[in-house]
Amino acid sequence: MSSVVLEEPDIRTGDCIDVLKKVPDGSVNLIVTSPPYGAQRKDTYGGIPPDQYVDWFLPRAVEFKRTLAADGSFILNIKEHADSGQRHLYVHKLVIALVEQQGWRLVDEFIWHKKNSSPGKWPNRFRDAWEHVFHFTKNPGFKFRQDQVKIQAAASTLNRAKHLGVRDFEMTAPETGSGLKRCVANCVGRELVYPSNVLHLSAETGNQGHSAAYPVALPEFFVKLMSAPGDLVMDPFAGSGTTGVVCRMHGRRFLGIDIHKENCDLCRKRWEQTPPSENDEEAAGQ
Amino acid sequence: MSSVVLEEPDIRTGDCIDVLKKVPDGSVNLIVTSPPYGAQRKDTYGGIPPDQYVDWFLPRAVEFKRTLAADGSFILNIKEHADSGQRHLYVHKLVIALVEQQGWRLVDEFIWHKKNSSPGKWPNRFRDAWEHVFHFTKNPGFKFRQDQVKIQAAASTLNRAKHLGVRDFEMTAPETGSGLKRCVANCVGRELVYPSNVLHLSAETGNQGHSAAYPVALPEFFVKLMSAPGDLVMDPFAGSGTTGVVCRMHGRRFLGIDIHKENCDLCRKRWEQTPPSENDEEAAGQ
DNA sequence: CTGCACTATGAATCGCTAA
DNA sequence: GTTAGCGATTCATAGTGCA
Repeated sequence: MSSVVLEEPDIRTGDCIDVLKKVPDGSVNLIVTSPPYGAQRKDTYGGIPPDQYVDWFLPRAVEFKRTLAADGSFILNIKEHADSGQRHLYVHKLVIALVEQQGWRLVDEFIWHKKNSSPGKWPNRFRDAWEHVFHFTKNPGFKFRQDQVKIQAAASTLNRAKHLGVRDFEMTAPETGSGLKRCVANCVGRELVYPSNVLHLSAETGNQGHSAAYPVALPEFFVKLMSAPGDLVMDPFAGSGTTGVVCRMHGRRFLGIDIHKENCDLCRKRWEQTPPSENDEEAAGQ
Repeated sequence: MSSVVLEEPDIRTGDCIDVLKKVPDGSVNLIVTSPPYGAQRKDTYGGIPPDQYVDWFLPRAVEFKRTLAADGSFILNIKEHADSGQRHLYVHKLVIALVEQQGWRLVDEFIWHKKNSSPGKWPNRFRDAWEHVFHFTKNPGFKFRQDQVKIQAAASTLNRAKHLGVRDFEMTAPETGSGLKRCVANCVGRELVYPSNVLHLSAETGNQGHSAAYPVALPEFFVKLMSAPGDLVMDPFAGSGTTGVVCRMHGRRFLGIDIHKENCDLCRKRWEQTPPSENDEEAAGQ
């Protein structure tokens, strides 16, 4: 029950390339972000044209790397869009540039499987139901607390838990909107297994006017996995502040940056509306 | 019930870059293949080093493009491996080169979610449970018969949804027949639904001694979707001949190429052991 | 037909040791 | 230092058979 004393969230308005200039080297423990995608969202972000995307992103990533702690991670959620029947290549090019030009280590690529992706039928493609989530680090060693993100096993595996009644499992069912189970204390000892690098999460609905749907469970997974209570988590494209919500839920400090004042206001509002973490859940996870 | 008269499979031993020289322009309707991955399989393929992978692949892709019909598709299943804590980049580089140097159109990227991925627990990553499946074409127009791959909600699926709790909606359930899986929740109340670009398949068991597990359901999906009965399907890295098996099952002609005579023998054997298509299933699919 | 028990197996990765 | 080779280790799931 060692409560972490939470400061107010640090929400700053501006382009992260400028704002981060004032952030000290190595002071950020984890970066989790979903940057503006290609040119689709012109109204919201100004629309970075696909052929300028890498050049736009790279100087910002320099600041990300500088401000990130030696054992920190950079989680990048992104998806190339289709245009004239083809997928753009800027995501592939960005990954290569981050590794080869900036020295990031590409540890792994997670797949976010969006279970309830928007319906629709096109003559030349199916519904797009996934997005990239790249895991970059600065060094071979980084925080990776696997026991914090165990999930419930599939039914076939649960045969081993036959002693337990079905109702027990229903009681530990995931919260609405979260495909990843909250590993609270009463789940421990049941059938919890390690996840793989494919994350099955529903895209969130009702995202408070922000244009990019970003379910709480996505940053939650990485915040729990790659940071500890009291750590500083940064989202340079904070949007509606979902990463910040997760930070408040789990006792992390939050630095959110967004170029639009309206988004920054929304970040603060959602932080206020989120109940802070009451106990040190990390101990229970062990 | 219009049976397609099937020729014997055309299995040729050699490097596809040489063998394809004798194949006429535009004579192949669909290419489905899983090339040798990075340097892992030295015994089987000679092990292409990651830093030479793109240069090794590109001249072969030239032949793929030349022999492919104008409305054909090229399906490429591949996965970069991890090495010293990092994922290699040759897959990203290959995709860019295929598009920008050779003029392929990258229509979409499917994700093959391997439900039974290889075991292991490491300090810095989770189990790898997915592979890329890239869809390339030569032109904007291509065969895309979506109704052939609609997914049925199995009766057992609906029953289970009734009997079990919320947790069951997190899982996927088997489709009757092809082995494609679907999220239960999306199936409730519907008989046939279109799939998304995330394919949930288990890796195959008992793959007859070949090193690469390539489940029948994977090429089957693309053969049904992107070719018609009587079409010629080509696999330039045929391996154990799983693509050929699918061709016999669905009344397609097959051109299989492999550098190892043992694999070619295996391809023929598996073709022989596969019951040919008896009826024109295409009509039923509508 | 359901439910349960048991078993087989999957394109792997890390880290150490030797050259 | 640097690389290459090899061994030890890892676990969720599907599938099958039987009560």
